[in-house]
Amino acid sequence: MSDPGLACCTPLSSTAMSAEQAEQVAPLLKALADPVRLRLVSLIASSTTGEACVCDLNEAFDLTQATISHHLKVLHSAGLLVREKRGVWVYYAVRPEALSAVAGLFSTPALAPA
Amino acid sequence: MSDPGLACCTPLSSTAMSAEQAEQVAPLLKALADPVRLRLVSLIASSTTGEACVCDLNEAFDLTQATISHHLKVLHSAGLLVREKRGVWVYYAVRPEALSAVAGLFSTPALAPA
DNA sequence: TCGGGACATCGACGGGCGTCGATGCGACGA
DNA sequence: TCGTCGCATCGACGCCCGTCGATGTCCCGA
Repeated sequence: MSDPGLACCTPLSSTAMSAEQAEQVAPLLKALADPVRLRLVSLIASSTTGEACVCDLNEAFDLTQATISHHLKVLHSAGLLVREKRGVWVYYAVRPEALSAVAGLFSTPALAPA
Repeated sequence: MSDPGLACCTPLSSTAMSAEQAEQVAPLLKALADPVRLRLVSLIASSTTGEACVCDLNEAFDLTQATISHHLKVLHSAGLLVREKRGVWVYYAVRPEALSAVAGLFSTPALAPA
């Protein structure tokens, strides 16, 4: 577009996030970018045992069981939750490394301006 | 669904994220849940002056100027960026309080399991 | 005054997302 | 063996999102 000879501002030469890194982290944020899924992760993480079964999670929302199962699948596919079937019930727990990977985004100099 | 008399697991009694809080933070995450917008914020934040003009941001992507402008508008509408027009060029800078609001999500006990 | 450059906006298109009812699948109890 | 319960999957619907070309708007220099 603009001529490389004249620069209107700084050339953004500092170390920013790479395109590959952005493509990796974006799905994690996309999985969390939903009020229902955000509350699901919060409910599971804040549980005393660190895990929760689907039957209790269903009662926390005014949504169909199919919808909750769909959201849990999205979080599980993104690698944010682990699934464990014990008898009749299914328990979900958070993957701390996945959550810390997102948390590290806002601590790196690539996103923290100060 | 299940009878309240028999509980299959812990009742999730710990302090989790409220529905209102989830509705407030989810748009911020949704604005960041895109590889292009993630790189845009990273490019602006990692700039030496803390700001960047649209003309340079356009050259960092193989996208149309209209698309970049659209992404910048999404980030601006979410409150993540501030807009300042200086002469012919428009400069964007990150709002640190918005970014720290998202970063605080992964530091609160509602999401940090350990 | 007028031409041109920088950026925003518009309208349109294709694809993905959130939600639902219905159905399938395992695991337990009678 | 058979019913039932917990959960996943399927198909469908409406809506929003990312991207584009075309056009509008504002500002500066000639």
